[in-house]
Amino acid sequence: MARILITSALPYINGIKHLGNLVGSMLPADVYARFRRQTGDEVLYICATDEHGTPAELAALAIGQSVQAYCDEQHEVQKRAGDQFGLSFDHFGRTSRDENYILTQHFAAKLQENGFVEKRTEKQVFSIADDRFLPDRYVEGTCPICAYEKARGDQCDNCGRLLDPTDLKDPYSSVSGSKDIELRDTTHLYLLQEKLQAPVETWVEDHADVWPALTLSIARKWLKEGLRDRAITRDLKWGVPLGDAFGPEMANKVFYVWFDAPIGYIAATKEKYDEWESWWREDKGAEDVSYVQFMGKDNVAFHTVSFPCTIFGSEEPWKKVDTLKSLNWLTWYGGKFSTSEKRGIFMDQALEILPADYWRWYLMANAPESDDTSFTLEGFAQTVNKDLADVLGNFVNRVTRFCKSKFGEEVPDGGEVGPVEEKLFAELDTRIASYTENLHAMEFRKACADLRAIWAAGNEYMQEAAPWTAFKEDPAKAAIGVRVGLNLIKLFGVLSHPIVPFTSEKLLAIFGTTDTSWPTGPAAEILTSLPAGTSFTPPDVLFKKIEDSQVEEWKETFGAP
RNA sequence: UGCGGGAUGGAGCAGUCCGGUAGCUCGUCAGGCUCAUAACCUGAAGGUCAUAGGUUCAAAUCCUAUUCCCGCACCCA
Repeated sequence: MARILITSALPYINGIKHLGNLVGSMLPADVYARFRRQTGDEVLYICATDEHGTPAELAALAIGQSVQAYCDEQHEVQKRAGDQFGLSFDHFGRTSRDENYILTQHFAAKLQENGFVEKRTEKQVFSIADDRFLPDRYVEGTCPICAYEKARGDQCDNCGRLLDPTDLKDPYSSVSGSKDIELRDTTHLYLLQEKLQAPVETWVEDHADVWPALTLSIARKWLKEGLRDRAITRDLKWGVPLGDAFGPEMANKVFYVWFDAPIGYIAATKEKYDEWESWWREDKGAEDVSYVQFMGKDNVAFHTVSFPCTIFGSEEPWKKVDTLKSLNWLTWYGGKFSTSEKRGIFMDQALEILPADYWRWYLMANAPESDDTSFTLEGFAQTVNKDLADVLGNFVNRVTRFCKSKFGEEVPDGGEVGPVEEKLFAELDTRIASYTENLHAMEFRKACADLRAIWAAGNEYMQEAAPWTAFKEDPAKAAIGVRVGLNLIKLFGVLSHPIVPFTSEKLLAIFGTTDTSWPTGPAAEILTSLPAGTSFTPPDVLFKKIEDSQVEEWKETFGAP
């Protein structure tokens, strides 16, 4: 039995996440976690809300709430949505909890002790009206190059030029609109990443064979350009305070959200488990842990380079990631899903329309693994109708209904395995092996294609076995067809569990079981696990089809182009 | 601008590392079956693999250049 530690990128606290966020990290992590639990491994799947930083402060300000209250509320909203989507976190924590404060301060102290941080003073824009320092992008003004009037201090969206806030003409705070802004000196703590390049580089290259191409190429890109020292503190109120460890002039600052967020993985574990160190400290029991991270491609650099700098700089034996699964973007009709502009479908809205498994299936079957993938409601409806309603749902329906009408509500006895069954067993042996392998490799689209082929194999078998014909001449021959069909339903229930857990539960409930142990023997044996005489309850229609009119309505509702 | 990823029948994708008859799902068309959610099963049509050169007996696959899409690099996360 292996010990598998799984984390998915921490969703930012700023509002409920959209389908792109979901499929980019949390959902594939959940599928993998469920699968590994089924194979008997000891799994710990950890996630948390990432709560610090300017956007959280401003979002709270905008609706007249304290940041704490805002985060409390948003955390609950996200937690509930995760539960409803069947995300099987062992713990869903928060980066604003004490455990994270303590650990973040611990790492910073170690980095200082080991000579990897130093103070540097720089100039930054301060808004007097807002009484806060402004990050570059929160300063707006007229672009010095193209005269666009709403250029941001980091970049002009009109001409695409990179800017400094000081380049802007007539600059103002985008928070309040005030022009009463000035440059002020501010001192920050810098993490000396240049000094940590060597160990990080060695560590990355040690994983060259096991990391996916996308992950590796992003990590190498950053290393090739050379790591730069990075400010790890900010002039904000909401965040992990520096305390008095770095001098009185630093006492009112907080750590940069990107410094404390990945530490949140560890802290979230500590929130719930006294034995947290056995998962995270190689000197305290974590040496046999295999650690898998899931994230969107935008996060890869932070996890392959920045956070490892923190870890290496601590010179302590913290567990580092072994396998890093990175995904591309899901796009909304080819454009961006956007939390700030509310474009696309969000987790709560999705569940108001349809149950979680509809979304889970489509998202995993079309996971953006090799390239950005476009989400369209038309494609969604087509896939769900075909795969879930026609191929899987209809199979369950036809087998249980036929059995009930001819043999009653229990698994019928009689009949011998013949060539039609042998052919099915051979097909399943190949497919189940491939499916298992692809789940292990986290090749989710391929795994879904395998699972779909397994469902389709059921229909092919029924077509050939044709118990409705056999029943007239030779009821025993019909009985074996139905018995195998019912056993297939149970097998589908087990195999489908990682991707569509709610459906899996329903399929197994037909036979009054909840056992999802991964099948290991040959199909010939697996398909006799339900003996003759077992009673069952035919289910209602598993998946209702999506109508064209609904697609049209949703396109309207969600502003599809 | 630099760096990464991508471009394959109407749609979505696999195949590219390790050159050798272009594969899967949907859609379309035809046939079969009738237990089932007008479902399922079988078969067919449809592609000069972004463009232009090159290497080779042979290129979707290797090399060079170009075009277009996405991401990153500064700030935010």
